[in-house]
Amino acid sequence: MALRHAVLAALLDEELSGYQVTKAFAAGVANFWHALPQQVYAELARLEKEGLVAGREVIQEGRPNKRLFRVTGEGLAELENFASSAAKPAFLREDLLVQVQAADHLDVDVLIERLTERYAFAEAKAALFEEQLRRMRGGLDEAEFLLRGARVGPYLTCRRGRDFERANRDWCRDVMEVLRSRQAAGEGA
Amino acid sequence: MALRHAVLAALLDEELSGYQVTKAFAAGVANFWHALPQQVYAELARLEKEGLVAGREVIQEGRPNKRLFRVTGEGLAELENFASSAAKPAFLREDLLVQVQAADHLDVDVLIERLTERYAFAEAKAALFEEQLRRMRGGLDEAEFLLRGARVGPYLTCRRGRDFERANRDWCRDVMEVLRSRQAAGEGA
DNA sequence: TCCTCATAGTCAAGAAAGTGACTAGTCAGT
DNA sequence: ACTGACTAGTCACTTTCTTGACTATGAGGA
Repeated sequence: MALRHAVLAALLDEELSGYQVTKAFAAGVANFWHALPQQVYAELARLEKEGLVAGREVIQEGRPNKRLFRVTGEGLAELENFASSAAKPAFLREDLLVQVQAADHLDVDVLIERLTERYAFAEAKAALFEEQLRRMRGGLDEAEFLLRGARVGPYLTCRRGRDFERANRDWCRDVMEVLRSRQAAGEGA
Repeated sequence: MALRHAVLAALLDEELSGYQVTKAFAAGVANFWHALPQQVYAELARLEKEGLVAGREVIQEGRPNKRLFRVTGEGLAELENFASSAAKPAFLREDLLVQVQAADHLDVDVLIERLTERYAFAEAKAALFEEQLRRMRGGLDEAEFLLRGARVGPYLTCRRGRDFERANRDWCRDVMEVLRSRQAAGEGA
């Protein structure tokens, strides 16, 4: 039941179309949650039916009409309720971790390929988040923004996303180094 | 289809009972994947049916009999195949991130409660991983172990788990500090 | 002119993950 | 004698997530 709250949280600061919400949750951009368009639209429909968000039709010219959603009072109450109950901590759940877990039984070169891919992905995503953070800060330096800027929530979650990808990148680097050193040591023996 | 590979990876180094595997995947201990006992037993049954693991009954006295599982040649081939195809990167998916995303619209004190809980959890889990790492290293120092120790795979994934929880802890600390500072600044105004 | 991309969605089906309850025996405390 | 924890597992059900395809329209480039 967290996607529903994630959608509510995404709509808090501005009225968005379903399409815009799907963009916010799209792979590669999601800073605090991830979901596919189908899930987002389904969740929006449920939320509207329950009165937690309200949608209004906007007729457009030159492109398809859209529906803009905003959070209702009930929606905000639901979020407050969600925040007041304990959050369940997430675990790391990466394919690559499974592959590295088996490292001692697998081909090192194959693993290094995987690690290189993940490294590049992490680097790119971290850069993307960094760019987003810069935009959110506007002119202010970080300390100033954190103290007085509007909307620190999204900023703080985005920072977590950036740091997560940086940690992934660094881990990939370290693992590759370890695997290469062992390979070299093994060949020497 | 990653749990199946996680189970295979867990069984690579030693023959384990289903129960032991469930322990390895239990909440709070999982270093590279997480799953509930029901999932693990179901997966083991499937893997055995497909010949990727082989189980043997062990009769015990004083406690229930158990079945020990080991990975077959086919199982290892399946893992190799898994490692040779691209791993899909995971996203952060934490309830607490959703709550912080909405921080600007929620009660700060309530959020700080959540962050304090998560902080403590992260700290405890990081310590647990640290302890596990110490045990895996045995007498060796880390550089030595990474170069020449047996089974670096599990060590490296455990390190990722530890660093992940440390990052969670640090993030919680930073977020709390930001929220408190803003609260103080707001009261002053 | 065709092709692709972006906007703005929807439907159906399946795989994966999570929840709750339940069996059954042993051992250590209170 | 009773309680709770540990070993060792199983059944049934639900929610959540993922995959793949499909409908439209308009703008820009090769």
